[in-house]
Amino acid sequence: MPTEAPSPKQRSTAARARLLAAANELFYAEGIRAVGIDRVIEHAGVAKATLYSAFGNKEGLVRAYLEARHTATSERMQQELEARYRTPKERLVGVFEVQGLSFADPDFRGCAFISANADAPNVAAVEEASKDYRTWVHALFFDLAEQAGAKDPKQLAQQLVLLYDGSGISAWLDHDRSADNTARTVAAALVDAAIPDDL
Amino acid sequence: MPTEAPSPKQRSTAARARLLAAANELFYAEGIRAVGIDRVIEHAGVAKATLYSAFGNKEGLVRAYLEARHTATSERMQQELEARYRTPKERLVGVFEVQGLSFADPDFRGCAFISANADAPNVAAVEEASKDYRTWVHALFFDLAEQAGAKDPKQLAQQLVLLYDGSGISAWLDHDRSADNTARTVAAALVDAAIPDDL
DNA sequence: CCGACTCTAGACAGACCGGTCTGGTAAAGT
DNA sequence: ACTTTACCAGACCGGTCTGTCTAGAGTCGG
Repeated sequence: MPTEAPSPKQRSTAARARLLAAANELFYAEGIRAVGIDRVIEHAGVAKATLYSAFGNKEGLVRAYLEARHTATSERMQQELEARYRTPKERLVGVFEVQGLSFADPDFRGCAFISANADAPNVAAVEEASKDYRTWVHALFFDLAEQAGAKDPKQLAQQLVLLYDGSGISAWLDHDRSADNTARTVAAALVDAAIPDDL
Repeated sequence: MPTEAPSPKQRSTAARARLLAAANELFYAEGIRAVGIDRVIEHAGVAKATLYSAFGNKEGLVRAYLEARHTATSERMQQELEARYRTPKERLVGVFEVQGLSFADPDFRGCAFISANADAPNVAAVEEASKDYRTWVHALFFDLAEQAGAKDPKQLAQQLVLLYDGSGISAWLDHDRSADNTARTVAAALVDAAIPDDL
């Protein structure tokens, strides 16, 4: 029994969205290899053929899952940064506070792209989506560092990326809820040291 | 054709060692779930029954694989630190240089424990071995920080763990060979700031 | 009212998985 | 010389995986 009326003229969008939501929940919680197609379609309340007509094969679903996660993450980061902080310098440190929001989610299970690379290596969809995601992470810090007038924005960005990844690992594997705090403290010191405050 | 004479009175040690070596290569390179038992025994040149009599089941092999990796990593770290540096303060930063040695290995594929947690979650052997490994990582930094006379050794250790993990992630996912360098630079600054140099 | 379309439900095929079991070989211990 | 032990080779079992295919139900435009 599907939820509500399936609504007409939606073509594949409705089923596609539910499949994507199911894939997101299951893949993120249990891993890509560990979750079979049958689990996904059952959780989505959708027929198998619908999945294959919408995504081609499992790899297509994995690609869509990772791309959706990428856009959701980057959009949320951008919105939260704009809403919470004003200057690039503040936002550079604020990234870690926004990151910490996801740590508080009881369903947090670490970075989806790190996990995907570990449990489905040598899969084109994973490699490509991860490459895009990593590019975004670096650009996020680099652009802010540049806007903030850092002396060496590339170096500062690399340093902050280390903290960003490390914070996610500690929050995940060590169940350390204060990992974002630790990262933020160090980040603030690095930012202060790298940016000449002329105000 | 086995290598050399199988040698007598070795009981299960010879076959066990080859199984462990094969598991190490295959599991680390391709992931635990991705590698089947058949691949392992073929690579080790060993019969299936031998594997099951030596390790009980696949999970037993995984546990042994992770434990072996843990001891190899920690022993190498200890030896290199003792050989290269003298003071706890130097060793605190030197950890990142030793870590960088593994990044240079062409077979480097990131931290085995991070990968194992991603591709075989909810598996007791993985969870327990990872817990031990993470405890070791924290203790490594904490003990050195304490010996070096850090004002807040726990805090310093947590900060350095972030850099350690982050460095491994960047070296792996970004193929950034200078990740250890970046981490070392930041670590040196943190160590200098946290340890009152009274010499 | 009717074909075109989209969906569901589920059988099915082929591959691969972990794990067990049988049979044969060769050396060690007594 | 006989038994025991350790190992190899591989058939085999039940289960699960991805992906295809068939059959039917509901909905749309014309």
